[in-house]
Amino acid sequence: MSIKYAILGLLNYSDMHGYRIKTHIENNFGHMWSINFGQIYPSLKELEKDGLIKMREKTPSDSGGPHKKLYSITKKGRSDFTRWLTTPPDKPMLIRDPFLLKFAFFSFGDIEEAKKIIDKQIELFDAQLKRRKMNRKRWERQTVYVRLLAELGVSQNELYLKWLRRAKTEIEQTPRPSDTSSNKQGGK
Amino acid sequence: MSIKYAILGLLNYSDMHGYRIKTHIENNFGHMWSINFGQIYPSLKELEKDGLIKMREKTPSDSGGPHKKLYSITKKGRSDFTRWLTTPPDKPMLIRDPFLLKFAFFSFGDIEEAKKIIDKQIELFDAQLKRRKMNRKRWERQTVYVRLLAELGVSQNELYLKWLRRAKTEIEQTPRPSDTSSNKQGGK
DNA sequence: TCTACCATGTAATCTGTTACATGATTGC
DNA sequence: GCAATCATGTAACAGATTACATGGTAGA
Repeated sequence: MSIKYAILGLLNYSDMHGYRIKTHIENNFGHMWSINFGQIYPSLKELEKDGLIKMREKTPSDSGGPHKKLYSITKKGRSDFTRWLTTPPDKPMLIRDPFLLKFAFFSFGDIEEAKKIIDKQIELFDAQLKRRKMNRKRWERQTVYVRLLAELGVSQNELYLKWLRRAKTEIEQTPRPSDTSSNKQGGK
Repeated sequence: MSIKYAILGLLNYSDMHGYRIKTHIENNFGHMWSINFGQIYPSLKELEKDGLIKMREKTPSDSGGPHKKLYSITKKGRSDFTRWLTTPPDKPMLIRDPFLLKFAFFSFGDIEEAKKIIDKQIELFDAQLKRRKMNRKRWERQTVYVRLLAELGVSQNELYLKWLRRAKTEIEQTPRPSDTSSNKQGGK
């Protein structure tokens, strides 16, 4: 399970507690990885059970802050992480895009409706690109790897936007199958 | 659930049975979608139960071919599909790439090991690019949408490869943190 | 006081994958 | 006869999402 190694990798940087792990992943890998509390806390428990991490410190609720559990990576965890790091990835890249699936079937629908949906997608990715460009600056002084990752994110985003815009103009220029079918949408 | 609409969309083209649906998706959307029998057959049952498709014909094993169940979309299925088609996508794009996750942590590992893994990724995507370029030709005479989708696949693949090659040269030029730590890998 | 955010956790549900079981047909 | 492919299906498992429950702190 990849999430365990993502956690292990973060704990390799510094000790953290569950909540921080989530915000950290969201801030730094949000464009390629997401995670829920429903995964984090059980994962932390398992990692601890396997001896890969251990709870270093527990802030009890009566001593100031909220009750946190600070975890740190163990020697065993570090060696397991290194083993994982030097092993080629087990699973191929997975892309799941509900928009592109819909797009594939747009020939069955109305061109104007299709264009509206494409416009929404453009809006969405315009906003995302802005965020990614800001993040890229933040990461410039990080390791080469993190910086390169951020640059990939920006490039992919730009490519996608360019494609969306081209798609829109191309389907406008496509001769539609001359609305012969009196498509009564007998809804409801 | 998107898979149900993918099936509904294919049945909107023509009647099919479960096995064909899988091979069809593999051939046409393999680069952006995958599906298992473990999903198809239960999905078909549910779609039938909901009245969105119906079994048109069943070839019994004693009348020639193997026992097939030919499904076709119903009026209700068609209107539900149209409703889905004109609704903006509910979920955002999901990318899950074990390679990129590993990449993010390469600073903890050995550069030579990292380069080996990158090379493997390049090999993988070189092969994929060839396949995609062949498919693109096959799809030139399909609808604009399918053609555009194929072109996006090729462009994304090319961008990714370019990035991988650049990443390799950039990490080579990066001054490594002067191998002071006598990194004994106490394996076993 | 109330809201926003920090923090941990569980349960239910949904999705997806893998493995298994069965059996027919086609071509060698 | 045997292997490959066509064809349908189920069970077990893995992974991810959502909703819920609890309670603390900080600031308006």
